[in-house]
Amino acid sequence: MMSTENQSLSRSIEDYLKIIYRLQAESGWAQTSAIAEKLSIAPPSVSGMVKRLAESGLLAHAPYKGVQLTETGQRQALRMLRRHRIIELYLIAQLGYAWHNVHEEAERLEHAVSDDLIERMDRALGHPTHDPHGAPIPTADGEIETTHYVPMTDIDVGSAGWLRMVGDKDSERLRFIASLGLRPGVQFEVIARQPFNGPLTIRFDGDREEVIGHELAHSLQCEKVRK
Amino acid sequence: MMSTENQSLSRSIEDYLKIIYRLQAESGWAQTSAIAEKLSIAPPSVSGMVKRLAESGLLAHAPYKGVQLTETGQRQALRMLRRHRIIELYLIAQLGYAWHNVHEEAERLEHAVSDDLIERMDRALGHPTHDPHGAPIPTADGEIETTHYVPMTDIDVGSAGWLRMVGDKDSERLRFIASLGLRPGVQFEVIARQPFNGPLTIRFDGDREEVIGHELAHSLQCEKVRK
DNA sequence: CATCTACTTTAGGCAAGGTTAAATTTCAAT
DNA sequence: ATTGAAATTTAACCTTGCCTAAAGTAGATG
Repeated sequence: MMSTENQSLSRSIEDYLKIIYRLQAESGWAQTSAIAEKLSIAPPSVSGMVKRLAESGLLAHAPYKGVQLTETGQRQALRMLRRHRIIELYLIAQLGYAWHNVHEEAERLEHAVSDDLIERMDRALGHPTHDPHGAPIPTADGEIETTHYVPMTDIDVGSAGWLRMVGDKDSERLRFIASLGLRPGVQFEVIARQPFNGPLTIRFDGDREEVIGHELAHSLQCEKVRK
Repeated sequence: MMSTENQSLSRSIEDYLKIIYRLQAESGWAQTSAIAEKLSIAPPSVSGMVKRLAESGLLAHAPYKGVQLTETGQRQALRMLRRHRIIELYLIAQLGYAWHNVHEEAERLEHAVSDDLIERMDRALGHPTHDPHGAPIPTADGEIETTHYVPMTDIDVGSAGWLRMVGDKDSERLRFIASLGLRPGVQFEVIARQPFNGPLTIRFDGDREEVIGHELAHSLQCEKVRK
C-alpha cells in the first residue's frame, strides 16, 4: 500500500491496468488466468506482477479469487483509455487512417505520448466524446460515460435501434462491418431473424438491407429506439 | 556478425545507434566514454551493449579505441533521425508546439511510431527536406544531405551569411534564439565583433540589429554568402 | 466427507540493461 | 624504457518481466 504514487508506470504495467479495467467492468473481478490470456503471457507471470502492483497500491488482490483496481489504479487505467481513444480518433481524422488499422498503432503510441500531446490532439479534434468505434472517451479528470448497450441480437423483429459501439481489436471484423456500410450512429430496423441463432436481416440508411450472422450481430452494441 | 537483421530494435538500442551516428559524424569514431556521457549511463554499461551490438552486426568494435556503425547500423541510425525530425516538424506544424519543446516529445515518439505513420506525417507536411532547427531529414531510403556549415563566429565582419541550423537539444537556448527573431533561413550581415572571443553584432530582417555572445554565435551553423 | 479438477501460487531460471569495484590497456611524459 | 593517469574492459550483482515445473487451494461431485 505504500505507493511511490506519481512515478510514471512502465509500458507493461500500463497494459495490465488497461486489461484489468476491462475485465473488471465485465464481471467485477479480474482473474489471473483471464489477465494472462488477454496479455498472451503465462499465468505465473501475472501472479508475479499482481504482487508488485498490489504492493504499490494500484490494485487489491484477493488470493485465488482475483484482483480489483484501487482508486489510483482505476485513474491510471482511465488515463490509458483516454489516450488510446483520442489517438485512434486522431489517426483517422487527421492522418487518413482507416477504421480497422488504428488499434495497433494506438496500442504503441499510448505509452509514449505526453499528457500535453493528448490534450493538443483533443483540442484539434474539438473535444470529442466518443472514439471512432463508438466507445466513450474518459475526460482528463477520469470521468467516463457509463451507458450500457444491448447486443443487436436483443432487438426484436420489427423494432428499431441505433448501432452505438463496435469492438476495436479485430481488424478483419471491422473491415467487414465497414464494408456493410455500418458504423456507430446508424439507425436500423430489424426486419427478420432466423431461429437457432440464425442470421438477422436489418434495414438502414433508408432502403439498404443486409443480412448479419448471429455471432457478428451479437458483438454489435446497440441502443433501442423507444417508441 | 550473425545479425538477426530485420528484428525490430529495442528502444535502448535505437538510442545507442543515434548517438553513435552523431559522434561518428563528428570525429570518425564513437568512444565508449563519449557514448556513456551522452546517454547518461556508466561506461561499463556501454561496453556491455557494444559487445551485443557488435555481435548482431550493427557496429564494428575496435577494442580500447571505439566503435563505428556498419552499413546496417547506419541505415538504422538514419531511420531514427528521419523519424525524429519528421515528428518534430509535425508537432510544430500541426499541433501548435513551440520550437523549443518538441525535442523531448519526439525523443519518446520516435521509438513508438510505425513506418507507415511517419510516411503519413511526411505526406501531410509536403515531404519537407529540413526539420524546424534546420537539420536535413534523411529520405526513407537513407539518403541524407551532407552540406557542412560554419559557425557564425567564422563569418568576417562586413560579410553576409544565412543561418542554416541550430541545435535542438537545449530548450532554453532555443527559446532565447527565437526571442532574438533568429531562425534557420534568415540572412544576416556581421556588423562588428569584439576581440577576445567577444560578442558579435549582426543585422538581419532589413534593419534589425542584435548582439550575440561568442558561445551562442559559435553554436549557430551558417552558410557564407558568396559575393 | 473425500476426491478430482481447474486454477493459482511458489520456486527457480533467463535475458536485457543497468550498477560499482577491480583489473587491464594505452599513451604521453619523463 | 618506465611510469602513471585516463580510458576501457571484466567481474559480480541488481531489477524488471517473462518462462516452466512443481506445489497448493477451492469448489463441484459422487
